[in-house]
Amino acid sequence: MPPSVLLWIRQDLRLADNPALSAALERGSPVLPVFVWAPDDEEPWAPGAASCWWLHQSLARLSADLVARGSRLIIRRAAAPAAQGGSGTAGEGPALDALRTLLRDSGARAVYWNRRYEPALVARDTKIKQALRDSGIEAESFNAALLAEPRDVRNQSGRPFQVFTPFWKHVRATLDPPHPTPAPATIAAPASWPTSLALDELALRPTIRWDAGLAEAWQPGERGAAQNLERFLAGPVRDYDDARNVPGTPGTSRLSAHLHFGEISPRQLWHAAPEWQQRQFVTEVGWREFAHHLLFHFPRTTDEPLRGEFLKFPWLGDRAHLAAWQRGRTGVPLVDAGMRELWSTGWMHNRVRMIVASYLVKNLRLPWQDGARWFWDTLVDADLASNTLGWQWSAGCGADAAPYFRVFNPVTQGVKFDPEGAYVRRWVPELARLPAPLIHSPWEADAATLRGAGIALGDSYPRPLVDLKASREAALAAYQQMRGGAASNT
DNA sequence: TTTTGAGTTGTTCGA
DNA sequence: GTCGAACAACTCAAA
Repeated sequence: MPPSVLLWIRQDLRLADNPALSAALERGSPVLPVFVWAPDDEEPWAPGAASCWWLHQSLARLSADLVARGSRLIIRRAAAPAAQGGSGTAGEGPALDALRTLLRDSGARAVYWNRRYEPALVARDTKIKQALRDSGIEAESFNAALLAEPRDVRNQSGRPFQVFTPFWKHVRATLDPPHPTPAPATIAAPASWPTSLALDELALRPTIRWDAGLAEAWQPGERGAAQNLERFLAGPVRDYDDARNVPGTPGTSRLSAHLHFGEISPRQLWHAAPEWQQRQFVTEVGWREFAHHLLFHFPRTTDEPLRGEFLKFPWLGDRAHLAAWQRGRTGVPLVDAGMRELWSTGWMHNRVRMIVASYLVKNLRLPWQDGARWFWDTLVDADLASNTLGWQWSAGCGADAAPYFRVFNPVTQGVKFDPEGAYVRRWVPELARLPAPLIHSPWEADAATLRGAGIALGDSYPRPLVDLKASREAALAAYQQMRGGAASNT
């Protein structure tokens, strides 16, 4: 039997349209699928608690899908990084060490994987590929996650795009994504299997069982992804342009986490629906591409504003305000509803994400990095590229950013997109008996109305942390101050 | 080469 | 009540 090829599975948890798997099968060698848990390699952006929950579920599904095809999923854990200044032989890095051990144990002579684009992993994987090749191992990487490779997309002056519309126009014009391949019926197994950890040994699930809401809301894995796409194409996609803006209704695709973990690919989406149906939806896929493009070309933007003048922005630092925002206790119903939906389900409707982000960075004037970090820990679809783009956009310091004067008014937005208050009633039940439209601004209700709805402001539901009008004006003034400071420097 | 127009997601104010 | 203007600064691509 010829030597096996290691299929290094990372964030490509699917069997259909998987280029590394297809290439391994075409070789005609046995395939040895392996997942190496190496969160330290992703610091300071190692997967958060909600992501780990999803990963556990998805790995379990993938493992079962592999077994059904005569294969298996081998699970390994990379050793923690060596203590600083420690003695002994310096490893080449925990992930590479784990791969080398497997190569030795299995006699495999090749490693195939699908690429990731986070800065820390690009650096790591480049080193691993070189090191493997230097020792005579065939090492090949493939594109499974994006329609276009970030390194290939440049404007006419050879620089990366910083505006979405020209970026997407360029990508679309040069795009001809191959049709996705179906999942293979069988996967050739090696003569013997190396040892594997049990999935539970990775300890990805929470020790305190806060994950009931997640389990109720989601079905991680390739099949769950396909079912969500099917549901979306059967209805919501038809009215996507308008319905996607209404929180609390299933008008969006809910595919973000499936995409993040590679349970479904943008190529599959591209080819899934007739052109006339999918125009706006595919533009959203384009934003995902743009986010990866920006992260690849501007790797520091996970922590620093793309537009340097924002380093001078006068943020405030009220930790009590941050905590109230995180827990959905700001006193602004739509904001609190969104933050509670996030805490409960690991997901938040996209329009509400914009609203809670605007509230944090403009009304509370807390640094966008604080919001990005909270989303990172709590979202099941936490994606470094999309999260970074979204927060920088909201703060006005990123590419194609919202103009500084664009401050969402959560009351106006609520009246517009949640006119009956259904979304707020669902996630902030203590307000459920307030009539619309007062449900979006309970502080404007008179005493009798509040009493009738069983609400004691400041007790059963908080008074607003800040005055919306005054904090908006203070934010605009802060931007003026930042601009003024910039001008005086030149 | 230089100029010009356009660019995801909003709010407020005054006519 | 409706409507248009104002609210920056900068990138990119087409003319």
